[in-house]
Amino acid sequence: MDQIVEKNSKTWQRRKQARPGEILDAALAVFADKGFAAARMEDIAAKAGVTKGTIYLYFQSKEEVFKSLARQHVSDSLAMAAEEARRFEGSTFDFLSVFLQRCASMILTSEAVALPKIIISESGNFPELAVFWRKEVIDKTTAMLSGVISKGIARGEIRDVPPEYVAKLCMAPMLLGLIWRTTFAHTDDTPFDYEAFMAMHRDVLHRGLRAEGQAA
Amino acid sequence: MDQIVEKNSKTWQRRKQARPGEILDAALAVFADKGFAAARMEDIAAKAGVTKGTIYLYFQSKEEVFKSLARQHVSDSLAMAAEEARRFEGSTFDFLSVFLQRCASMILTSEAVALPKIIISESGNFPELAVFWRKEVIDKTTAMLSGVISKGIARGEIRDVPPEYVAKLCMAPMLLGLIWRTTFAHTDDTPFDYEAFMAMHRDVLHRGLRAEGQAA
Amino acid sequence: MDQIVEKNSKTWQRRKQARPGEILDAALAVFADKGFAAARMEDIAAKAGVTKGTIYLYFQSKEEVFKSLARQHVSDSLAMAAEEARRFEGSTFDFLSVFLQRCASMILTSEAVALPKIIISESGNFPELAVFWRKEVIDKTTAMLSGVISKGIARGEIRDVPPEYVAKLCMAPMLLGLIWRTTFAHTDDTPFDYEAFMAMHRDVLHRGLRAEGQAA
Amino acid sequence: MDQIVEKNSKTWQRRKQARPGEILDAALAVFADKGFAAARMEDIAAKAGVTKGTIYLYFQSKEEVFKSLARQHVSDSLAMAAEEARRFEGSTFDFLSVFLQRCASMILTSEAVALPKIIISESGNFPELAVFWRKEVIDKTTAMLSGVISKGIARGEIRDVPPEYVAKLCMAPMLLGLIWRTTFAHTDDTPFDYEAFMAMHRDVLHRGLRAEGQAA
DNA sequence: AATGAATGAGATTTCATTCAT
DNA sequence: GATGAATGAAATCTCATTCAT
Repeated sequence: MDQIVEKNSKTWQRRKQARPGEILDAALAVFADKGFAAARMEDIAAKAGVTKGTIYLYFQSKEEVFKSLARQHVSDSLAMAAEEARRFEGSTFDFLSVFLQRCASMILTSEAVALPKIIISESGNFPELAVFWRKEVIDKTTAMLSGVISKGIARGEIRDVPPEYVAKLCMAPMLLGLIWRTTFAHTDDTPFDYEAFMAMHRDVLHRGLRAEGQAA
Repeated sequence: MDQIVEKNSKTWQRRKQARPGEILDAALAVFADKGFAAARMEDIAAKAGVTKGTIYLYFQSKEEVFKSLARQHVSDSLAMAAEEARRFEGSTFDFLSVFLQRCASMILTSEAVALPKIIISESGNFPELAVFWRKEVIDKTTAMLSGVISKGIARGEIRDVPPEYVAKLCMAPMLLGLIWRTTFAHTDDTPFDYEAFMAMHRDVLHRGLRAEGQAA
Repeated sequence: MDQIVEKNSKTWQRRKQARPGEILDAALAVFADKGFAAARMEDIAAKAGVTKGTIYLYFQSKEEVFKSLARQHVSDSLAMAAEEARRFEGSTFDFLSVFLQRCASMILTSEAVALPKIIISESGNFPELAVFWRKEVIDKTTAMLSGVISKGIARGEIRDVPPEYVAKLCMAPMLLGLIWRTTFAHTDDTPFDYEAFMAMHRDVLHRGLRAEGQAA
Repeated sequence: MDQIVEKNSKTWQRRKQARPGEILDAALAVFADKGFAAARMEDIAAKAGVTKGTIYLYFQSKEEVFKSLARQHVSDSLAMAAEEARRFEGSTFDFLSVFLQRCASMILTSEAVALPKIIISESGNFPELAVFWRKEVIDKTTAMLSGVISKGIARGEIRDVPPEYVAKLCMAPMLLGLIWRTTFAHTDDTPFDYEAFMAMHRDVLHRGLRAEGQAA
């Protein structure tokens, strides 16, 4: 076309770029609440402050919304994991302690806990997504932790244990916290002191893994 | 479970009384595969070898099928937990070891792992079910384990720790195993050696909890 | 399953077998009236005396209904063409006369005229169907007529003409009649005397094709 | 056609006045391809190099686009028919020959063949359009041809036949050509020699209609 | 004059549930 | 007791149309 009108006024531009994010935020909340199948596009739209049709301007289908959501948070998770790994200085237990505390705080505060929960819930209907998540999140996190543990063994800080399984042991209480918060927390009157729980976890891990002759 | 009116022929009778169970078995399989919302009554019926209409002779609705399923397996779980508790003899760690091994073997072999997985998946749509499960399964199991741990502390086998949280720490790797088997296992080429994992768990737990001066 | 109940009572059986036909009849009428895209499943259902859902018990989609319709009438058409060919006795012009009269009467009376009209209308959206129709109906009919004409030439009844094109010339007024009846007839007050039109067609064809020296 | 308000720049002005035409051209192409109902405004806009909104500056609705299209081409057709009629000199068969050749070439080369095809396709949804087309195009063309034929009969060139039906016989192969090109041509490997077909048509018509004692 | 984001009515399709047989 | 054809509410998705910019 001949002449380019000063198109996309600022307000629109901002809106257009913000929309997909707004929709994904809304979708996260609704999927977290209902699961994939029971989530209605109308609900997501309403929560995002738009109408059904608008979602289809940005995403091809409900399934695509879900996958975008997963992909977005995976990249976040990966960034986090990578950053943690880079931070490694001081003793192995110090690192583990800091790492676990970070994980815990994310699990306890971020809206994004809903995502792994959804992946777990919907693995039957989206097997590719479960694969994707395992490879991109679980395997990489496990590899990172294994590396840290191996280094700790080499340094004589940690006794001789299989790093793979220990990595998973480190993560297990995180998973429990995640499931608890997303599944049972709001049905429970007696509050769960996640901090104390995680502290206990670190304590048991420390005593359970340290090499003989290492001080507490 | 629903009472079936008496009939004359033996074979018939056996069949009729078996029906609800067959349907529940089928439902477990389908729910495990698809989750609640995505499971179709037609699939359940087909797997049970009946037609859709028949299901409604025994259950009022899809939701009711689900609840019956949960109730049935809960009673099993409770029975198991209670029995375990009664068996308590020997050292605390011996008990924990045996208990965890039992749990593990159930998680690894029983079809019923699907149940907690579904509870997790569908908690958003069936909050009452999550409440029911927490009260009837989780709280009771936790209470039982807490009791065992408290006794261990009193006996001087276990150092002074908060029994509640330690109970949850004991269960966390079970949860991880459960999630793994129901969510990621079939997407993974490299097999997960659950036995080794659980052994490692018991080992770390032992060293991490034993009172000072106790032998390994 | 153990015992086969005297299932499918007569009434149901008859219904079940009649349904697809009833639905296709209704679909023919609605598609003829609105074309494919504008035809609503609800309309088809209503005309067939069932509800939307029922159609999906017998056909996977709207498109599938359409294709079934086409397939059904193609086999009818083929049967007719084949039968006509078998009937060939007497002079070539006698055969043509009878054949064209049959075609004409079908075009003028049968509900099935709607089908070629729909194929024409929807060729853009269903190219495979246009191909199918051309190969199965048009090509075969043309081949049959070409054969007849060739034989007529060999016998010295028809002058030397390209049989392919003459076959199409024979059919052209049929097409015009078909289009007229399905498209313009109900908008017209002055009635179109199809019989006279077709008679004129046969007359012109006879004089236009007969070999020199042949009597009228 | 809609009047456009004056503007200053020459280029702009040319553009603005060209717009409706460009849109109609695009619409013709899209309607030809998909039919009316399945044609999307977005497609028309894209083909015209504008956006959906722009179309609504010139036309009130999709239906209005369609009607404008029909009106535009009808006036062309009528003009052509009228001009042909005026040209009448020489023998009746010469006129028919020239007229049919003109028709044929339009059917074979012009984009506008799509128009009657669409009228046929959408007659169910737009009965007024079918009426309009019949009155403005078909009836007038038929009347013109009838006149020519009557004159031919009066002159002793054509034997005594009903002019109305013969006029339609003249047009029938045109219709067949039109349908062929718009519906089956692109599905066919073996090309259709329209020229030879039309020549055959003229030949048969000549022999079939000429008065006794007239030379070929 | 033109844009294009947003709308929302309406279409197709699915499936839990009913009920005549 | 069992069937399975039929239902119809509710979901997803499409697209003609509007309107702020």
